[in-house]
Amino acid sequence: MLTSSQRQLVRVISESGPLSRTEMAQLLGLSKAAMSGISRELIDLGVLHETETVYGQGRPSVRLDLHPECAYFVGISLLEDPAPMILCDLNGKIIARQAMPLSRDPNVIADAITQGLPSLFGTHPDAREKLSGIGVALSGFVDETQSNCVQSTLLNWQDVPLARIIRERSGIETFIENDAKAVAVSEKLFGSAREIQSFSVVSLGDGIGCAHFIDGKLYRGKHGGAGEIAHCTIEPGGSPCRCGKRGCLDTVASMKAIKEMSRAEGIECVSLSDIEHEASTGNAAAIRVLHRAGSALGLAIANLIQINDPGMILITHVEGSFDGLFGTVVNQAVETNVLPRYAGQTPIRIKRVDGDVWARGAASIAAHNFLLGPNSN
Amino acid sequence: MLTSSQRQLVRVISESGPLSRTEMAQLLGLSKAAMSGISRELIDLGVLHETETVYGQGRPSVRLDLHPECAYFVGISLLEDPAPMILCDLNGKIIARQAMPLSRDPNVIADAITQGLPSLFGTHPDAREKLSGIGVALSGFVDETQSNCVQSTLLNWQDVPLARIIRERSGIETFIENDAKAVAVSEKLFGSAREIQSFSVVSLGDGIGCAHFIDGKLYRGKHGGAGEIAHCTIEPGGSPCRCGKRGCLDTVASMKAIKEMSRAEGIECVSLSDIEHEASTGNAAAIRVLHRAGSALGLAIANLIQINDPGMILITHVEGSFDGLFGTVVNQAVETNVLPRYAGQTPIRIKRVDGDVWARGAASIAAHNFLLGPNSN
DNA sequence: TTGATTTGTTCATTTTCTGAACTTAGTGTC
DNA sequence: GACACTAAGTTCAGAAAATGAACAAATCAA
Repeated sequence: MLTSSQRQLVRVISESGPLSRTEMAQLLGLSKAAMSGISRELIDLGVLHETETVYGQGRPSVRLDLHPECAYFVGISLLEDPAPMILCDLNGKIIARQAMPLSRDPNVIADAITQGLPSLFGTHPDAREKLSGIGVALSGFVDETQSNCVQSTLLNWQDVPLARIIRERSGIETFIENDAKAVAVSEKLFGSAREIQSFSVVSLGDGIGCAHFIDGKLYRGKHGGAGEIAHCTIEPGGSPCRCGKRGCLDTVASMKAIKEMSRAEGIECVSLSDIEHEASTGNAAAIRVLHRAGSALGLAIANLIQINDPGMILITHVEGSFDGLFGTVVNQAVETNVLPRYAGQTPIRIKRVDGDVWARGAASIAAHNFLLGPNSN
Repeated sequence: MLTSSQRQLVRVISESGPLSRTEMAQLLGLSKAAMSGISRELIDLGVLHETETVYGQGRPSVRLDLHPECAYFVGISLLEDPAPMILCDLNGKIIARQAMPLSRDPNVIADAITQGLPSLFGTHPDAREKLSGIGVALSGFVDETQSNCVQSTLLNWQDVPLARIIRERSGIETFIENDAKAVAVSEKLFGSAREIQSFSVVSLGDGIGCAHFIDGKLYRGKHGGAGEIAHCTIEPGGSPCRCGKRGCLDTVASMKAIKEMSRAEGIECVSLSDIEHEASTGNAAAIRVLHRAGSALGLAIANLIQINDPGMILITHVEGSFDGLFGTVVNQAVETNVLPRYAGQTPIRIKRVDGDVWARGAASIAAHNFLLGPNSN
């Protein structure tokens, strides 16, 4: 375990990239003397290492960076079947990948993970020794200890202490997290939100997920429900949603909803690209569907911006591209529904992610706990 | 200035009320020995004092509480003309009250404040010596140093360093804050949100204001715009708003909008009560107006709950009551637009406030800086 | 080569917190 | 009413963490 000051140092490097000891001292408000000691400890622990030397006037400064191979993490996504299981380093680089059968029985999951570990480490014996934690991403509500799944509709769970079970079986520190929140953490740790203190991630897939970082910390909300944007009412009195109410964003803008609406309109489609293609050839129904979905998502994001004024919105999507009609409509809808003074002030980044998002997100939860400690201290 | 540990201690007492040294030690994770020292320092400084003795098994514990008369604060609201100016203690109790002419010239404001101070202290010479800060609440955007007004439409300001100007004229530590954010701070410090870490305040008046506390800290947003719920689009394509877009919450649910809509419907009204009265006698137009306004506000609050999952929503209102149709519709709209799983999970408190809200909010900004330091460390 | 400049280290000192023993002020029991 | 028992709060020596100032190191500029 790292001390509180070691953690602070690790945090600034994780946010800002390689820094010299003097720069870190200024950023943390500590003396150069303190910095000297703390960084030596971390170098001895193998967490930091010296990288490039920067020449200027006076003695050149030596930048310190996290040592990517100082710790390894396993990430598992319970959102797909078979469940992906990856091994990655402190940079989020995936070293090995395999899959395990998905189950709804936490004991079976714990066993599958434990049994899967040896082959995952197959060609990386050193990673085995430096394994510092397992992270699991799932669809549902997770408590603030990142140990218990309070409720998951998909897995049909209610108060399942999954992390504890896996920890007991495998003997390895384990944390679980909600899928969208895990993606937000991985973007903060490994991705494009490193230096941003407050941002929201909107993840577009079969469903719509969302999570917020606020002042450098993942914000869970009182009941772990911060970011449940999918069930914001966007079309009052609209189509019924599986949640029980009507007009939720999820019923109009999720990939599942877009495809269903398209099929209802008689459009043959398997993916978003199909519908985009139809729209580009002038199919009025396809255009209508994409307009409806895009406006809804754009309005929801605009509301999010108005309410939270984040430093960035990161939209991650698995399917298709954002260059088509859908993306254009989303952007337009955001602009027209945001206070004109703010229009264009909030960067909206689009990121196409691969099938590893959830597993990488899961691994980032373990990495986050290793680097910054539990409860994001 | 207090040390960091003294601040931590002051914070838990401010949040939890009187505590014994042992309780504080547990809450802060410090040793009893450390607690003993820190609390003695604060008692010597006059910030804390011993209150009641609690008998149980063993030696009775002595609860420590903030000493209300250890510091005094001046709060000024620039939202009304004449501008109220109050003097209050650490409990938010108003000791003296007066008014000063409102101006758009920051220098004139600073002079008016400086000249107004002596008479404000008239009968309270001791408060004069213990004056620890001035707070100013205004409508507009304030930067995170609580010194500069980045922009205010009402005052027609752009980058006005009001706090610095007042500080120079008066020689007293001064901070400024956005009106809604000031109210949120006063509720956290003096009001009904003391022990709640994450909550949002929705202040209903001529306009609609909103501010969030997240994990115990005021959240300003990247551009200071967190909480600009008034310009969330609630009725897409609805009436034009003075902000330039259409269908903003402000165009339907602010007191100003409600009254305007009512008058357009031919209802004679000066206050919300008049319209409520009309509605209660069966006036269909009045019912329609209140329904429209209430549904809009309820939907906006439901979106806020979905997005942020706060531990409480506090609705403050100056006019009328929430017992009538308007309040009922708001509550209904919140319930029907929130994920059914969450319905009723987020307490919604209604608080009728008097004309001192803004000035008291302003004073709380000064008190917050005295107790917890700048940047809410 | 010399001086200027800035990074990073060393070390004695100060500050802050801890652990353990101790004092204090009650309750409960016989 | 004496005595044990309990828990709060204090004291104090010592550990831990950070500081300030002096210094060593590494480069550039002249």
